[in-house]
Amino acid sequence: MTNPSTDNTRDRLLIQAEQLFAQKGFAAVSVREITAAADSNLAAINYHFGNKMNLYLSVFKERWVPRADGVRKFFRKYLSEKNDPDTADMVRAIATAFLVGSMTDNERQCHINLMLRELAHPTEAVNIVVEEVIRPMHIAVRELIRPSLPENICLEQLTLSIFSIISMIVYFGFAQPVVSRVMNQEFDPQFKSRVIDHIVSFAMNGINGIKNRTEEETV
Amino acid sequence: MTNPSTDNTRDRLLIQAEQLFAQKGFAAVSVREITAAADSNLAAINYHFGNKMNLYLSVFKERWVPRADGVRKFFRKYLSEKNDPDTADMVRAIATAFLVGSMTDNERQCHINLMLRELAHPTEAVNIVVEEVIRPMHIAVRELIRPSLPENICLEQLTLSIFSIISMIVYFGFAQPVVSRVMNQEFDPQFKSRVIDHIVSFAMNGINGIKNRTEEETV
DNA sequence: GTCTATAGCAGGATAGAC
DNA sequence: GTCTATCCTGCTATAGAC
Repeated sequence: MTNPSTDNTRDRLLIQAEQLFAQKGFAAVSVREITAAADSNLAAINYHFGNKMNLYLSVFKERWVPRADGVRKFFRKYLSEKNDPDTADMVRAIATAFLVGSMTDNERQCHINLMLRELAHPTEAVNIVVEEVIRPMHIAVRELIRPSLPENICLEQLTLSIFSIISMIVYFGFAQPVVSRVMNQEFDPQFKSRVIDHIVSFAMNGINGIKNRTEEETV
Repeated sequence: MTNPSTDNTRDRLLIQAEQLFAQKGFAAVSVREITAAADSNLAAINYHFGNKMNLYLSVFKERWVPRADGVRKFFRKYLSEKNDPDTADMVRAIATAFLVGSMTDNERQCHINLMLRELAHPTEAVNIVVEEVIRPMHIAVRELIRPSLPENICLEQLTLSIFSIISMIVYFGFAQPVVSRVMNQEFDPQFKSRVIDHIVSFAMNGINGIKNRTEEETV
């Protein structure tokens, strides 16, 4: 809910707008609902952001991108604490950064929902999502993993593997209610930790499969 | 219930409603937009479905579930054409059924969007999605794969693996525009076929990883 | 079953006082 | 910067003619 220490109306609007847009989508949320949640006046959105759409874009620029940066920082810090990290360390670093570190469960839900909504029905914000976060992250992960693989590794296979790893991480972040429901298993920290172990193991075997196939093919 | 085959308007409404709800979400679509797209009268939705929400639910009952059934049929047919199918055949069958067979690209986009929207912000329809499709599919896949694994396989590991496989398939179905954009690679049939090969290979190595770990642990 | 007309209301946006 | 009052558009839903 509203943080009392956030006496800045503009910030409160951004925080509540992000939450509501993520939950319900742009069209389903009214400016009345946002301003009420932010404990501010009906006219505040138009004063601070011009209109509703610009508030939506500001949510991506000022909240979504910084949070993605937070994930990247956690990832780098996690890796920097390892001596000579191998590929498994890297996969664990990504999964942990996204599923445990740097975000509360609510923030993660929020973050993923906003992204998926934007991919399902792109607005202007999709360019921010893809160009400022998804693409740089992909390139960074690829270049981190590549040195540990054979030099003549098929780049397409590697990139598809990274997409696969990301798909697992995003899915287990997004579909927690479904996973819980189907497995009849609460998503508590212990289970989450087993899920991360699973992702790392599954992904490592997948990547090693590429490595092995490439070696076979090039012999 | 009225006989759908004699009632064109009702079917046209369902078809157009599904398309628009999938693209934009429930709130962002007006009944005016749907009735215009279905080339019918503004009052038609209320006549045939009572109200807008009931049209939305009918989309899931009469279009979404049947299409999921179509995927399952394709999957079974694909498998029945193999003699003594192994786990890789099953993974390929699922991926192919979902990413190639039984749906056009547009229908797949539609199908996934509706599901993800419902998971992101559940309405009454989420029960249809989970109980009539996701859970039965999980159980079916699990029981198909299990016989080919060691008897004392950790059931949690197997279920998580199935979620991982599904996450890849859904992701490559949903995020085609992003994958194309990041890889600078059109999603043509050749590439799609390589993606399926990748999913099968990645998943098989992942599953074999479980198998091996279980064997080690039980020795 | 289909259509027109309209009731009744909620939405975004703005003007202008403070 | 904040607030009230208000405009006007667009929405869902319905009544009633055909």
